[in-house]
Amino acid sequence: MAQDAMARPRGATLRDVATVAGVSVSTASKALNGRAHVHPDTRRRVMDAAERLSFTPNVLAQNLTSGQSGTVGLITNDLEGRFSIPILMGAENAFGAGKMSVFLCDARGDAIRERYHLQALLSRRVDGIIVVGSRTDVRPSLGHEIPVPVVYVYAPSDDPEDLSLLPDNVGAGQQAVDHLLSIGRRTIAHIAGDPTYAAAQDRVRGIQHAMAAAQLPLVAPTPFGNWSEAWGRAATRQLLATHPEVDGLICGSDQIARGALDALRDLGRDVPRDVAVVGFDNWEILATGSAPPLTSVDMNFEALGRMAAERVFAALDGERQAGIVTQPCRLVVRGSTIDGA
Amino acid sequence: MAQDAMARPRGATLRDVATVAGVSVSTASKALNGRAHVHPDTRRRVMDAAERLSFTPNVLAQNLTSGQSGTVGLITNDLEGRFSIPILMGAENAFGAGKMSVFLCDARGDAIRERYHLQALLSRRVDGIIVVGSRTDVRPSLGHEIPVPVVYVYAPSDDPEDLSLLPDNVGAGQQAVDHLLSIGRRTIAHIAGDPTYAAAQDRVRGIQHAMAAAQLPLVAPTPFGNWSEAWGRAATRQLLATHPEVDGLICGSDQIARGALDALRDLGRDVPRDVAVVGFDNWEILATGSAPPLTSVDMNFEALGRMAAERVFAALDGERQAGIVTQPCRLVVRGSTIDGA
DNA sequence: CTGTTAGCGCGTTCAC
DNA sequence: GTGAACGCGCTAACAG
Repeated sequence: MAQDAMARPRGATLRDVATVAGVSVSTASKALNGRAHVHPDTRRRVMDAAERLSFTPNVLAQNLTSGQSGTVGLITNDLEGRFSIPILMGAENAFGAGKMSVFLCDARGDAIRERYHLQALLSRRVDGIIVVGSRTDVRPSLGHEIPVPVVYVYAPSDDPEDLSLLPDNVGAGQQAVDHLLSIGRRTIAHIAGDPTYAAAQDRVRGIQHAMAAAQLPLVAPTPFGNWSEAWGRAATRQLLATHPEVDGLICGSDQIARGALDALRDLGRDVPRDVAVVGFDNWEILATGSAPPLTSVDMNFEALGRMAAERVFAALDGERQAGIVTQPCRLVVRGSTIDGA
Repeated sequence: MAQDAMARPRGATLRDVATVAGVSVSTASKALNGRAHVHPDTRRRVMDAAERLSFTPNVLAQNLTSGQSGTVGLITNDLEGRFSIPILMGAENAFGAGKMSVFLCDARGDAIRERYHLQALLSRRVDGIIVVGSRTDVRPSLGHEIPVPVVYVYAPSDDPEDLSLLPDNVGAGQQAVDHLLSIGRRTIAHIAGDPTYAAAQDRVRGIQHAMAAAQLPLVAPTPFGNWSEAWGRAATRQLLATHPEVDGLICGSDQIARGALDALRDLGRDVPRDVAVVGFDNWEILATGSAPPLTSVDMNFEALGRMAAERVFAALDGERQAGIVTQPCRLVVRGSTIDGA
């Protein structure tokens, strides 16, 4: 778009800088890279020339030598970018902004497209691949023929030789219970999400475990459904009809929790006075928009992304690692459990 | 992670393939690229060797010659990825998956970080830059010193020499009105979002224009607030208190619309029978979760992304273009305006 | 201190 | 039908 862009389509090169500064290319290289054995005056001139030409080193060419590209590929299967974005941010931040760039591509849950993107990424010589799934269930490994480290996030690989990073959904369930107990609730029920999701089962396990530890029963058997607000509304109405004494309600997702809040209001129950409600995911747009705003357990995706990037580069440094690593979740308290919070 | 990965950290090169196949590099190159003057048997051997070594051509090196990298940088200021993701998908799909890859980076609305990412992207020799803003207000241009085409999406550049792509928010307002009129609503009100956003003002203009064209007044002066559900709830209560006759309600965003639905239910109004409600943005998670689901005007981000990518490459082909281009929006009808839809 | 030379991985002429 | 030579932009050994 710039005028000079047409004349010099790809920007100034080191050669241009060297010419302008009246030195050789290698001297210019050394000067700009702050390496020794360069006279201060020479360095000045080179720096000035670079400045004047608004020279940008070609990282690709730089890395042609080193073999690394400072680039990571992120293959997601999470259409809405709900997980991918925070994970990407985390990865980007792992080494300071700009030091590493992330290719993002969406495979839409399609294995063919996934391999296609994998190929495209490898051909661009990414230093590593981060694969993000849309559910915490195991997924097929991309295999071990890949010449760069691969880290699976959220959806673990079915191959124990691979490294998979997961949020601790069991712990998340425990945190939800512990919070309700800490604010004095004793008559607690859980409305779970889609039973085919490992995340749903894990959260249930964590909840049951924490309740058992407190020597309390769940006031009703846990109903499973899906992750929708509609399910939250229906299940809550059902639950309150049979167990009106409930004073603490854990919902399998923020969407379910939103449905629960709706139903509770329709039933004339005050939240949090009559019933305290906790969700999972801490999906901002849902959790902060409701009345009252929703207490929720955050999956810490950003930390997962940061860790994923770190592991990729650790693997490049030869550090072999495998198995499933879980990352603790984080409870975010809002008005649905503590008035005015 | 793979065993061979440690031995040959960066994957097989064309040279490796040639060696294994017992031919020269150039022969291997021609064979793999399906070019003529290669004996079929030779080609076979080369292909086999490439297969065996799981050889991936290095696009970076390929493009070292052509000067293009098949890569676009996407700088976003939209933290939640609400706009960026669909725009990215659109860009990715513009030329068929894998043909082009997208670097995504988030500048968090910070000009410094933006320039930093710009630098990082340029140094990776992207073929073009797409800048995505979080609001449709004009934003400072990145300047014309950039050696690749830049396209601004959602937030237009303040420099008319730049190319900016925007959703047609005025048209979106008109579509909302036309839809309500088409289902027989005549007593229409609008609850606007944050008045400091151009998008809010544009939608208001479109709505006023369409109402004027139908020779109908808005039943109440349009209140401005912010984009939240809380504002939607408050404004709706206020509106219904003074104008209980409203039968069509246009909300400045899906969040506001969700708040409106809440308030309407509290007031005992049936949606859509008593009041039909339309939102803007078609934010799936909000629009489909409510009861009833929300009719909303979609901003067509994916189309914007596709167009952005096309314009980048058109510019590379020398096609100069500038100014602001708007893209029509798309009404998505659901149960909040037509029963059961 | 500075310049020269040799690659990095690949496609692309060219001569053979 | 094949192979050597060149270049892309840069860094890293060496020479000077």
